[in-house]
Amino acid sequence: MGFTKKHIFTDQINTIANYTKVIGHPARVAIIQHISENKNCNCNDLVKAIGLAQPTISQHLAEIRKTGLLDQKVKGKNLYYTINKDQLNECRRVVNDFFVKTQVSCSK
Amino acid sequence: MGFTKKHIFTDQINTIANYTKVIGHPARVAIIQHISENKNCNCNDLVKAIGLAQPTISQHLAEIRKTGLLDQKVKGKNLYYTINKDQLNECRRVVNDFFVKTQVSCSK
DNA sequence: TAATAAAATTGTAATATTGCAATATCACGT
DNA sequence: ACGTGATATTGCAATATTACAATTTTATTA
Repeated sequence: MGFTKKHIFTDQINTIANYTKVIGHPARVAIIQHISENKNCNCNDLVKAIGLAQPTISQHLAEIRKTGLLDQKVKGKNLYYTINKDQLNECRRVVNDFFVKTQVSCSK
Repeated sequence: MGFTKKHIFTDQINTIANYTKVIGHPARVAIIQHISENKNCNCNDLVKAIGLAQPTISQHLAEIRKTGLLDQKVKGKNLYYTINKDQLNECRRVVNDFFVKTQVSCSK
């Protein structure tokens, strides 16, 4: 095998796993934090700040983008990233709901 | 490559990634939820409820256990799992701190 | 002690992920 | 048009993950 059997789980469960999976790599945590702390930073800034090669950072950015957590603004040849606050909030809500639900259930 | 360069990141970032990585697979989300909803369920219960083979469930249980999120009680030949509430709370705190920090930073 | 039952471990195949060098693309300035 | 700089894409190697069959371990019961 090697692949995840997503079809046997509910959409709700897959949504939780999709969001947390993106945050489940230190490079992506660092990227999200760096973008949030430095408005309008570009790929090169991240390469310098984090210490992974440019294609690697670009790849992680693409993963984060898939979940809608990033906005981009083209200014000349530069591409500036910012966090999509609405989507970050939605992500936080989904993850927090998981914790709340779990804590409530296991305290009954 | 194939391995994650953990050493280039801070402990704080690695801790966040470690916790979220565990929740980053639907089987593990389902396992955590099922255990929290059914106190003292065993491996076999999870196999039936989730629909993955016994070794697969056992493997995911081991991953969750590594983060300290599970307690086990041996009763005869059965092994009953419960959620470690303190650790779940710690996990929630770490993940929530990440969201709070990120939201605060990107609103400045 | 043998049969049984539950769960971990081992071994293995398939797929996914991580990381980077090389290259391509795209927009700007000259 | 040409060179430059920024980023995405491609291709590839190494490692990790996912899943399961077969086996082992452990405890119980007949």
